[in-house]
Order: sequence, then structure tokens, then C-alpha cells
Amino acid sequence: MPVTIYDVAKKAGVGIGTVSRAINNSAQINPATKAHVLKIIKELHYQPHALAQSLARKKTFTIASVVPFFTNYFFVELLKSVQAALSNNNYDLILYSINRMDRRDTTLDRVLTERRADGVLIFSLGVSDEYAEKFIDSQIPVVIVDHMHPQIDSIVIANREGAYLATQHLIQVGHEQIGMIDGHLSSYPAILRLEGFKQALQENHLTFYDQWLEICDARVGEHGFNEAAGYKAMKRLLSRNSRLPTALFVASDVQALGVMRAAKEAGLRIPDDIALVGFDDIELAKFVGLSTMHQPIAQMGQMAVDHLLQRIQGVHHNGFYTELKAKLIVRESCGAKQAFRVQVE
Amino acid sequence: MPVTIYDVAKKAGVGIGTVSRAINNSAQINPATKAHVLKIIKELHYQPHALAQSLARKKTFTIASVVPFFTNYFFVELLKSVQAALSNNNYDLILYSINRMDRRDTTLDRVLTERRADGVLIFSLGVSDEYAEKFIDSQIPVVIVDHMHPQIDSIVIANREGAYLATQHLIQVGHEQIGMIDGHLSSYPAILRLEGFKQALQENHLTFYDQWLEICDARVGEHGFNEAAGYKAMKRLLSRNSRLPTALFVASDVQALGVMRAAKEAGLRIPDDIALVGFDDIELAKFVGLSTMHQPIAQMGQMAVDHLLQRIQGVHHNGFYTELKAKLIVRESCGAKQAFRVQVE
DNA sequence: TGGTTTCAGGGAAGCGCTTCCATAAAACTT
DNA sequence: AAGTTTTATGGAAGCGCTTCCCTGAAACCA
Repeated sequence: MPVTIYDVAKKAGVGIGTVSRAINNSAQINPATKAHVLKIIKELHYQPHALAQSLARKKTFTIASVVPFFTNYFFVELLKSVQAALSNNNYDLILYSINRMDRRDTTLDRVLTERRADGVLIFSLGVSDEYAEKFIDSQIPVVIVDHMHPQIDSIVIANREGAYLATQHLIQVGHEQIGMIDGHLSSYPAILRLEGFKQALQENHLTFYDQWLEICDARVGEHGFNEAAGYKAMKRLLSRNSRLPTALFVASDVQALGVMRAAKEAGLRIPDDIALVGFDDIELAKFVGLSTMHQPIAQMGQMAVDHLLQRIQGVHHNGFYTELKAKLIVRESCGAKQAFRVQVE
Repeated sequence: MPVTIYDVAKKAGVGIGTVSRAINNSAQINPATKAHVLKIIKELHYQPHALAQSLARKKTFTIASVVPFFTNYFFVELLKSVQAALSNNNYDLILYSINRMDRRDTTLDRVLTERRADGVLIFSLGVSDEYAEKFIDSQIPVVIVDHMHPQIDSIVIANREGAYLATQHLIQVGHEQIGMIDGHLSSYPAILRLEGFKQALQENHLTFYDQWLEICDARVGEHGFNEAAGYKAMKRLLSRNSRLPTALFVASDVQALGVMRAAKEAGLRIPDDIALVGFDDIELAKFVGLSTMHQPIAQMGQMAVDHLLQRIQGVHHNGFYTELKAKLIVRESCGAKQAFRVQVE
């Protein structure tokens, strides 16, 4: 039978209120009494029941996070930084993972109404206007990460700009025939990265060729952001083009790995036959020499938590929306290093 | 102001008990009343307060999981399967991540006494006898995954056997000079994999050379199981040996990637100059042609959840301990395919 | 010295549920 | 028709806390 506040009160010869005051660092308690109660608490190995506290306080010190079926580097890294930031603030994390998209709304409803958490972090998930409304009505602070909704505080990577910069880089290196492998357009970042890509082409008066754009098949929840989808997309690109682009912007590093595999199988050398720039800067990008856009993932997680906790404290910035800039990391796959070497020699 | 069971009761013109019975599929209620109450519930968008339910029921439908600072493939995959299995059983997951090992005991204490969860899953973390005792006393069902304690239900990969099989394979392919790159020996799997490695050598009357064993530096919580550590270890191995082994068993795939990078820099071809077998079968192993031991991670997560939920139901197997077998996946890095090819020609 | 303020502490009420007990009505008995 | 069982329901008690209100003692004031 677990020990309750009554047990402590009885053994210490005080009232339950006093025990509670001793635990909660109240000013309304004699230091001597407090010390005594704390001693008894230690003796009995008493620990307050978190749920009872939450219920009485109307505050849970818990954050709910809703994540799509996470499996890739991006989520892990993000979760890791979120977890670290929360733990620094003595908050716990409860994880709602969306395995099937058709259960998304059910999950959001639960998060919203079950009141297990003081705030909600939504990762990489689009939120319908209906649910945005619900969230606002519910008064629960919500921050969306890696996606956005005009009515909800959002933090994203500057996807359009990142894609623009990546493409711009390929152009600077000298490429004029550039294609793109993108994730499925049901993904918000996929859309923006395509926009950035097109914009860079346009500003440089290069033509966008539809047959050089390959959209990956969407497997549930991943929007085609995986190695296999990249591989298949590259295969398709190769088979349906007699004339190939000299460079590709690939919407994510994992896809780029698949692209590399397909290229290798087709006997294409990277970057000589085809240059590549990815997006994400996963750990392995360095390993395979993939040039890519580095995302400040940890910073994003930290910022999301900071902002959410502020909102919970009652601070309210209206229409909070932040874009974190992605940064180009030049490695071998884009050909810039070789180009540079050749220039120097 | 959130709607409570009283609001529903009043509007439906029934007592709170009846509302509760309607929610909880009690048999003790008139179907017509139930339908009526359910209708009101829908109208008011009522949803029970999870914490209040938990407190009253003395049951939380939540599982706590304690994970070391996860960042690698293994944990993600494991968490993913655990999450899926829990969600199928309508359990929620609360995540306690251990950032600093010195906070491990504090965290375990909290998990133990705060009673937020009906059961605990501990991942890849050693549990001291003291805490094992505490867990047993507390009556909270606990399952340890990827580690073990004689007094607590544990599920692990057959590390020793897996390492044995990997080494055995290298021997069968014809290698007699075999080294090993291991994680830091503060890691339980690292110890067992080393044992399996030695055992295979011994059974084949091959000598174990200490200078061919390289232990990775332990970064916090990771026990050297990362790419950079593998790279550095390989560098060390190369610099301190004039005569190199012809094959290496590497304790994890991520490390093997580092090993490959260092080998490449040193101008060594894989598998011709040095053959490699890894452990884990991460997604990228296929990409780089790494032969490795495949771990049934998803199965492990599923099994851990199944077992834990059974324990929560009251079913108790004494001294439950399961080893899941790792399976050899032959790719290019071990040289077996070439050997085979040569044989055929 | 008596009155006023301050400080500590006791414990009831309340957080939002479940569950049990009591009861009234309905459905069977004979 | 009266007695017995069954079924449905209302609502108090209790889960383990926090918080507020109240009281008694101590400290201060004139």
C-alpha cells in the first residue's frame, strides 16, 4: 500500500496541509516544522502522487507531442532536443504517435480534451482549420513544428529558401540542366522545396522541365521521404529521359541516398555525370560526401519548447511564426570541390 | 470552462453514476438511457478527464519508458514498435529520457513512485540490484529491453551468439586473422559481443590478438556506438599495427560506417584488403553493402509490450528472460559473395 | 494590560472521476 | 394480490492531493 500524505501527517504529528506546505516550499510554514516533516517524508519514502497533484493543481507539468510515424533522423533528433529542453524545465513528455493518418483527428481530439498535458507540440503534421479552431477554443497552448497554420504558433525550417539556396549553388557551380527529386506533394515541406527550386531556376532564366521532376511515391505517413522511394524515383527519372539533367536537387538526404544507389547501378558517377545536393544533413551525409542543406534541428526543438512553456506561463505573442534558416554544406556530391580543385590547378 | 460529468448529468436529466456507466460500457444500464446520455455527451463535446479517471480507477493506461539519450537507429526503431504496440492496446506512452547517467537513479525513482504509469519499460540501461529490489517491492511491472537483470523480466538480442555467428562467418569465408572494433565495455551488449567473438576464435583454434581489438571511446550515453567513434577506433587500429588483420568484426553498423571511412582514407579496399561484418542491420547497411547481423528490433518492441501488458493483467511468469536471435545478412563487405563468385568461375 | 496584527497550522472543500450502496420501479412468482 | 427477484438509477464516498478559511498562539503596539 503506497504511503499517502495522511500517513506522513499522522507520523509527523501535523495536519495534511502542513505536509503539503512542506513539500511545496510554501512560505507559510515554520522552518523547524518543515525540516521535521521532510525528515519523516524521507523515512517513509513518501513521494506525492503525480496524478493527484495534477488534478488538484489543474496543472500537469506534462507536454503532449503528436508525431507522425517517426522513423527518420529528423524526428529522432527533434524529439531528442525537445526531450532535453523539457527535462531541463521539469516537464514530462507524453508521446502520441500517428500510425495511420485516418486516426490523426481522433488523436488530436484526445490530446485536446483528455487534459493530460499543459501544452501540445505538433510535429510535421498539417492541422485543418477546424482543428485549429478547436485548439484555440480549448485554450490549450499549441505549437506546430515543421509545418504551419496561420492561426497557430508555428516554427519551421525555411524550406523554400533552403531549396532556393541549394539550387542556386548548383547553378553557381555551372549547372544549367537541373532536375529535382521531391517528396510527395501531400507534404508541406515538399511543396515549399519545389517552389524554392523553381524560383531559383526562374531567377536565373533556366527552364523548368517537367520530365526532370520526379515525385516520390508516398508510403503511409512518410511522404516518400525514404531511401527506397528515392531509389525508385531515380530509376523512373533515368528510364523516362534520354537526355539527363547534369544535376539534381533532392528534397531530402535519405532520398538522395537512394538516388545515389540508383545512379551507381546505372553506371553514373557522382558528381561527374550527375551532381547532387540534398536536404537535412543527416549523420550519413558526411559519410557519403553528400552536399546538403543543414537544418538546425536541435535549435528548432529547443525553441519550440521555450515558446510553448512561455505560452503556458501566459505570455502570448500574437501570430508567432518563425523560420529557421537552413545552411548549405558543401561536400563532394555537388561537384563544387572538384570545380574548385580544377580551377586552382 | 471544460464540461464535466456533472454538466452531462444535469443536461441529460440523469445522475452522474448513469453518465459514468454510459461511458464505461457498463451492463447495468438501460440501452435507451445510454443512447440518450451518449447523445448529450456528443452535443456537449464531453470527454472524460483522463487524470481524474486514472485517480479514481487506480489505473492509468499509460506506460513509462526510460531510454538513454537516444539518437541512433536502434532506439528509434524500438520506440516505434513499442509505440505501435501500445497504441493498439489503447495505452499511452510517457517518455523519460536519461540525458546524464548521474540522473538515472533520480529518474528511476520518479518513475517508480510518481505512479503515473501502470508499467515500466527500461531500454538498454543497466539496473542495480538496489533498484531491482525497489522495483520488485513497488509491485510495478517492469520489463528491461536490451539489457538484463536476473530478478527482472528481460528481453535481449542474443548478443553473444550473434557475435559468435558473425565471427564464425568470417572464419568460414577463410579468414584467420580477425580483429574486432567494439563499443565501450560499460555497455552490456559490447561485453557480450566481445565474448562471442572470442568464443568463435577459440573454437576454431585461432589466436585472439589484443592489439587487434579496438574499444571505442564512450561519449555520454552512447558507449561509443556512433560513426565518429568507429572512425577513430579504426584510425588507432591502423596506426598501432604494422600487420593488419584481414577481417574485422565491428560491434555495430554505425561504427562500421566509420571504419569504412577510415579504411577508405587509408587506401584499403573492402573486402579485398579488409573484410567487415557489422551488427544491427541499419537501413544504410544495405546501401553501403555492409554484411551484418540483423536484429529483430520490431519484434523485440512488440514482445516487450505484450509481456508488460500481461504482467499488468496479473499474469506472472517467474524469471522471464528471452533472447531473440540475430540473423546474418550477407552483403559485399564480408567478401563472401566474391569468394563464392571466384569459386563458381 | 488589553487590543491588534502576524504567523503557523488544522482540516474541510474541491479537483473530476468510479464504484458501491441504497432504493424505487418493473418484472416475475405463486 | 401480495411477496420476491431483477433491473436501473441516484448520489455519497473515496482516489490523493492543493488551497482556502478559520483558529489559536505569539508578537507587537500603545
